[in-house]
Amino acid sequence: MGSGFKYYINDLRKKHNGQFPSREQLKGKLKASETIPEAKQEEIVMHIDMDCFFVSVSLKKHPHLIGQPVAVTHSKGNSSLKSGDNFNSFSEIASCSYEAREKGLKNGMFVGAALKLCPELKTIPYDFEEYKKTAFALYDKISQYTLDIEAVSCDELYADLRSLVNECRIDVIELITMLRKEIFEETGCTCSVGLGKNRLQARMATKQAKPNGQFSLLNADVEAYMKDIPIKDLPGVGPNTSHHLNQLKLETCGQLQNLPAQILQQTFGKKFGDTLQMMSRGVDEKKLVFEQVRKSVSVEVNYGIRFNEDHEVQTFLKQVAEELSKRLKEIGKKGKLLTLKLMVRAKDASIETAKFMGHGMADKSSKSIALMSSTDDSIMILNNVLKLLTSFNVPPHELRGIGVQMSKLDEDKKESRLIEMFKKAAEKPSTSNTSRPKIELEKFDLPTIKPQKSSPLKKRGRPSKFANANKSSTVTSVSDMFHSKKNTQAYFKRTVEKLDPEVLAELPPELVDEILKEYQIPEEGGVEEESNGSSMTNEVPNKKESSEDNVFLKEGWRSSLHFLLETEDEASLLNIIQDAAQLVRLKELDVLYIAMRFLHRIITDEDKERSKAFYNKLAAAIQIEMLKVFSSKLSIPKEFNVPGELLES
DNA sequence: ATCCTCCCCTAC
DNA sequence: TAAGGTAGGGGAGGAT
Repeated sequence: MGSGFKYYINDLRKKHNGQFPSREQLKGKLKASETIPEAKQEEIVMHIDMDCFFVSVSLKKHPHLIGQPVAVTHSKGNSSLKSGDNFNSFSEIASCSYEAREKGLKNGMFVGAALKLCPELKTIPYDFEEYKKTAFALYDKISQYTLDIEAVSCDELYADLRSLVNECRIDVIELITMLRKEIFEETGCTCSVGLGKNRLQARMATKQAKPNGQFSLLNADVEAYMKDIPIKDLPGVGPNTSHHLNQLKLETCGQLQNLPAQILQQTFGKKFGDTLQMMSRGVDEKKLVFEQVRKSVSVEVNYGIRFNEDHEVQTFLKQVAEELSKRLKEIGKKGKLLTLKLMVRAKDASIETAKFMGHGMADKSSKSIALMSSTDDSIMILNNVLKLLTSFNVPPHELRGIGVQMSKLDEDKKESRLIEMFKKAAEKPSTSNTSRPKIELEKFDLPTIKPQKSSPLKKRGRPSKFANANKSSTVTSVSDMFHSKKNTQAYFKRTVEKLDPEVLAELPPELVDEILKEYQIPEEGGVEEESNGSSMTNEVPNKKESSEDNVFLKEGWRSSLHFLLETEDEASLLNIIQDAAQLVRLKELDVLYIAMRFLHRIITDEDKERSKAFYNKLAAAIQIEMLKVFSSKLSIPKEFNVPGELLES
């Protein structure tokens, strides 16, 4: 939801016509600025933070609880709706009222612990719909006056008031007083507002203002103000940094202000060391970001992960891959770097976790793989995730958390790595099949997956260091987290079914099926006959796959191809397609590239519908083979698309 | 010298 | 029962 508002602001800015009608009303309503006779060039940063947002929103529906210690949590223990208390609850407090904070309660605390501090605490449930409505009311209100907004989350934002204040010539304190009043009227919730010359100052001012107040550091001696601020109150300083600072006997910003830079750099690194010192002086060079660019998308589940068998993990990953694919498509992005993150039960952690179904003590690790071209395709994601999973060699029952992340999103429309390779290969003068340089593709080979028979995870992996671990620890599966009851094999068929039309020639699904039948591609795409386990390597294809007769690999292949095309004989055309598919299996992608470029040229020169149809069919067959071999499709440059009907027969 | 991968830290 | 997920910044050390 938080990131949603960043893109909401992007949208508003894009659609905006440059006019803010609401600004007109301000000019008469607020007293003119006394301190700003001329336009100021410095940033005027405002930071708005709603006061204990979740609680405030819920209190609108539970007004009788106003003024009492209240917390929003999953737990129903001591609920205002249901009687009965639970001092052992491990449910976490998402947000608590200021009355509760006075008793020492904090966000993130367990309900059990909170009840010991404050037995009269009332808990209320989440209300996500209402959070959303309220947050939109907040953003829409601010947007009336300015779109120089950096959204932080659903209840927090920065805005640069420079243009607003300069245009209207209004007093900025009057302005924020009015804004707070209007926000309360629109949302029914109070907020706190801070002002400063940069985002850090604005943020520190808000801290001072809370709750339901406002504070400005615009005209303050900021360095002096910062002197007494505890370093741990600086944004970006968490538990770990605080611990290191304690060991250095450093507590307040004043102590940092004139410290030799090396001391902080030694402990925290050059960049963060410098940042700490600058912050201690109230300096923050980072400008507000009004146009956000998403850098990654991920799906992580670190709760309720309990598996016994490999196929359960695979099924789960399939659902995670589909969810990730869905999210990528929602934002219209594709990604090229796929990361699998695992949480594995720590060696000495008990099987039963303290928190029900929690991950307990766990080791985190991650591995990533660079895809050949950016994708949002769930099958491609799944195949590569399974490949990564295999390389971890973790037995299913030790898993406690699973996450899949896609990054390197749609990098400024650069051509895919594969196309780059193609072009490179095509530039090489020699095309003879003996001296041609090989493209390195070893790391992209797709594991053969046979869920029906035995687990690829077990079969392909080296002996696991967990081999002797207890196998009877499973409590339950979480597959219904994503509400799917499909069996494990489903996705193998979809490798074929899902071969999407967009890739090349807008292929209708029936045609894909037709191609499959016609060219004897097995229904379970990607599942090869595995004679003795050796097919997982990049071995040279067997006798049946002999490349001796491959038309593309012979001297004079250009004229041969031309001849075969001229005949328009079904068998000849079929032969071309089969040989092209073989090139994919042989990983002779550079040859394939040159050949396709050649075919494309002569076919567009000829301008025959039948030839175009053939070209499209050939391209489709190549993509199917690509999916099987590399679990990745070729991105074909636009200029290689051939418009036209598909071959009927 | 720069990029890449894996990881940690932090905000919310 | 009780229930964190999502994203960005940056460092260490190896790879290019």
